[in-house]
Amino acid sequence: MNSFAEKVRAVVRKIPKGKTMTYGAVAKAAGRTGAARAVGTIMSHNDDTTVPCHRVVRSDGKRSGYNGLMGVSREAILAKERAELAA
DNA sequence: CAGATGACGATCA
DNA sequence: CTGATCGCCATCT
Repeated sequence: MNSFAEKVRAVVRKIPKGKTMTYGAVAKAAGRTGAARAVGTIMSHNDDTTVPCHRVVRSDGKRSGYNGLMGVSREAILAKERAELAA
């Protein structure tokens, strides 16, 4: 729990359900503003499956991973969580 | 240490 | 608005 990656994972794990964070925001929360790229690289390795990478999106809100990775589209997951909140 | 890589971000054409 | 390029940062070889 020393590497930047560990911090990033912790932050992403704290993302509230139905919400989404940009890589820049996660990097900032991790203590390294502007390190969106580094965050993406770390996420790509995805060492922790407990980290909801699908809640992490770009500034554009496109691409993020988990895109059909486990048979479910990222949008489907977010939509499901949002519906859960609305319910 | 230096070079290469990558789920990004912003700016330029 | 879309596509392409440069820049930023962390990790790996």
